[in-house]
Amino acid sequence: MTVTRTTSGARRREAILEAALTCFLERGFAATTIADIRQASGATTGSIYHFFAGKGALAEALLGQAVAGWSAASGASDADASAEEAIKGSIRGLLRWGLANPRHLRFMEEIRTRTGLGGEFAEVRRMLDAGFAAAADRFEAWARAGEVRTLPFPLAQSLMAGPAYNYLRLMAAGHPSRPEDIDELVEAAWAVVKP
Amino acid sequence: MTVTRTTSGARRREAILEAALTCFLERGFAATTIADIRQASGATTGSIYHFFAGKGALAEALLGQAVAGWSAASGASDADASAEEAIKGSIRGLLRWGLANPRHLRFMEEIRTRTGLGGEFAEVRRMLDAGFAAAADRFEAWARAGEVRTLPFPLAQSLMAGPAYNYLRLMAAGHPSRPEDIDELVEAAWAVVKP
Amino acid sequence: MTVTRTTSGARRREAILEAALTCFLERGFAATTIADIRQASGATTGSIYHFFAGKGALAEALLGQAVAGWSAASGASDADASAEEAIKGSIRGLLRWGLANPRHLRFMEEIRTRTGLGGEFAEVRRMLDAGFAAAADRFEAWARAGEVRTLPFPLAQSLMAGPAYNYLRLMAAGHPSRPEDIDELVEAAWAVVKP
Amino acid sequence: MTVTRTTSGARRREAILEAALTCFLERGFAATTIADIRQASGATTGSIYHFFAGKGALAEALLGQAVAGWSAASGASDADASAEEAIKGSIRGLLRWGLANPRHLRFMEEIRTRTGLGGEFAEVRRMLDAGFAAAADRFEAWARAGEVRTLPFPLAQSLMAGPAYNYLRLMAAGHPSRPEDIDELVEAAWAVVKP
DNA sequence: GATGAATGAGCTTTCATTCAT
DNA sequence: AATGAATGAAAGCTCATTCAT
Repeated sequence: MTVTRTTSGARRREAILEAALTCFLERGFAATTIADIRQASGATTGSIYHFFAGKGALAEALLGQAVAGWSAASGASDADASAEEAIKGSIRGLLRWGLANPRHLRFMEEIRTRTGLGGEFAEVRRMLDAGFAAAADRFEAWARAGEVRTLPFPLAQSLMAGPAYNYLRLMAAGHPSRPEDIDELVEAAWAVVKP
Repeated sequence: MTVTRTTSGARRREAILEAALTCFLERGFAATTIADIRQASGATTGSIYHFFAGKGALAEALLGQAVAGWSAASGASDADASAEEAIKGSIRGLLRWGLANPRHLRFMEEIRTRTGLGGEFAEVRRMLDAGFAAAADRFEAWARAGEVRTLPFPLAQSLMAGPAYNYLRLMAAGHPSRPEDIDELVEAAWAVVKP
Repeated sequence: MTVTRTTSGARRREAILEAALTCFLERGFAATTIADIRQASGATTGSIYHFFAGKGALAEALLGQAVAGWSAASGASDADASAEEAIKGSIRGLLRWGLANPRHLRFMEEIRTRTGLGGEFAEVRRMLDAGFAAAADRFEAWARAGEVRTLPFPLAQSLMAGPAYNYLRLMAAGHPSRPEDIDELVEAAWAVVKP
Repeated sequence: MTVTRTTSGARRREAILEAALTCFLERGFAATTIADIRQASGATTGSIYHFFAGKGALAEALLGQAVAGWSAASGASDADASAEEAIKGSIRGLLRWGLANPRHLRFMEEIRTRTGLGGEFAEVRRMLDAGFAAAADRFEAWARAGEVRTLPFPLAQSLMAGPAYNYLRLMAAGHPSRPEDIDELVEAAWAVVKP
């Protein structure tokens, strides 16, 4: 019984993570079995468990990448940026990252919806909720300063980011994307809340 | 062995369906066990199987209700309605139905995203895809007639319905809703595609 | 696929417990597999788990029976009994119970030795330790009253009960027992500590 | 890749053996994993397998030490010694060795009880059984010669050695030992079988 | 209608062992 | 001598489903 070792440890780890993401998206997290990941990655069962503590740990590793990328892309803007700059930048960042990482995004959304506040991925849920709350605070400050329309944040967030999320879902499902679409979505996001 | 009969058959059936929906939303379809539904509904295992052929049949019953309501609400409009009337009516219908049935909506969205074209709920997927295609045809006809801006339908659909879907997700997660929000979303949906 | 139901629920439960005890004694608790118990009991895997939460729960059920019998047999005596009556009664009780339930006794001893204070069966360990401590208190009171020799309790307990435990181990291993042996062991237990 | 060599091969071997014994006593042989031994010893998996063929070989090495010490201590006496000298010597030897090597003793007892005649350590079991049989023969010869009471050997052995084994178990569990205890146990062992 | 004991395939996970480095 | 990634058989356990009562 010869051991074939065609990949280094790090590559093997990446291959497992990639395969896990593919399976999670195809079948959903709960419906994915370790055997699925084994087949998709080419690794053996033991090898998967050598690198990851279990199915949950695989999801967490993927979520770590996803949440980091998503937060950086959608949340980052200078503290002294105008409302227009900040909003446009955030939607553009979200779309760019989402189009570049459609699978991570979709996985993050699956986990987000499935995660009660006390479940397995409560940590992720808490991070995302904190991001939402921070965005709400910022928006309300802009509203008081007259930089944006006065709207309840859930409505405002829906108007601004809803199209982008919907668009990214469609792209991830295989619909064709055009570069100009991004500009359209960014402009629409600002148009809908500008005073 | 005394048989306690506190509820009629039909009520028991409804209670099971209700409990199943709650569980599916909390844990996801795949992660929900019959035991979960048993506990949540108060019915016994045998009782559940008396009314439904299995876990899949429970989901199908819920989806039947959901798809019917959603289709009726978001698709219905007179064949000779103007683009503006049709679009506003469809978004308003979607929001009304979605606010009245937030849990069915969320469940339908879960199944939609999780369902590859060859899976267990392929039928549902096919129906929803057909609805999307029909809407795309209608939109393109309007665009040719100059009633709406010329936009690729995925983008247009995102701009029109994305906010509504996002808003419904937030409401289902517990954020507070205001009646005026509906008008705001309806107007925004038309504003973004009017010529 | 016909379901054969030759035994009532309670009988099936007992059969599983019996089979588990046999396996635990033959192979040791840790080395016994559910498959072993399945084969020995004739029950299916699912049936075992229908009645018991797991391998640990099987052990606990057996230990419950064992500890109860052993405590009752070796600890019971009137509060106003003399030292001689109490000691002889306790050794006789231990031997009678142990000869009638040699397998429960051996299993209890296995778990006792394997159980650190923080492990899976810590509860059992605590109960047995409490019994030992109570016996020590009683013995010291007798010693102060001049009813028994003044000896450190570990030594006294070894002198009194050591032969009985050793004897029970040999009997459980298949050596032949004689009724008179009990009297011999009881007399010896008293002789070795009487003033 | 630097190789740290803080211990010589022999020392490393001893450390592994020590760690294995600790683990075997804490968790039992079957429940101890190589990973446990790896952590407890500080050696790597590969290192353990460099010195020992496997888990069974570790147990055999420990048993070899134990059986040798125990046999020498409890069995040795001149062929022409009197019954009193032989019995007292054997109990004293057992206690001395057992107090000096409490962990080896306990491990030997575990393996002894756990070992069916056809299992992994059948060899050990056979050696110990042979020792028991030889002692029985010797005792019966003394009985015929009137040097000891006429008792079935299982009873006699229990009366003589039971207290010592019980005492050693208590000492191994942490109870305090006194030098005089040995004399007490030795005298009691003889008193109970002397004619 | 209603019950819950029984089933067994299939799941996640563990772990003794091997071997290229 | 030493390392630790890799293996895969086998373990404990779950759960959709059936069916005698």
